[in-house]
Amino acid sequence: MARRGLSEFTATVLRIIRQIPRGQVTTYAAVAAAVGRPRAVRAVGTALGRNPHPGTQYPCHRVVRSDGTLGGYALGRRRKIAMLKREGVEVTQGKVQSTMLYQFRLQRKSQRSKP
DNA sequence: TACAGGGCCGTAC
DNA sequence: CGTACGGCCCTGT
Repeated sequence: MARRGLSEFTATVLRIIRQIPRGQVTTYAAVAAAVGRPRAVRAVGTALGRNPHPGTQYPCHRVVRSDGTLGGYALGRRRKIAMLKREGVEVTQGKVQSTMLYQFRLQRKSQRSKP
């Protein structure tokens, strides 16, 4: 356990999302990959849901779905949208722009090109 | 130990 | 462009 009774997986997830810069977002899949469990995307959602301090220390609101839709949030989706916009992340039609996606440095060289 | 549920993903149609 | 499925993983009863 790296942090207060949380499993290592959860602790790692929280540690990972902490490095997402303000004004940018990433995906559940990207976080899962960064943790080393590329197939554990659902578990990532569960881990974020166990976030002890949403919005401050752990910016779980900066994690969205692969298709750009926001996904869920412990404090409500509406709240998530507000926080993202306040950080400068453009949210239109309930989606974020693909150009705002943050890529973890520990990931492979493969880049996601815009469609 | 077993099971249900969840902030999901990628593929099919 | 939208809905439907199956799969994969962790947590809390």
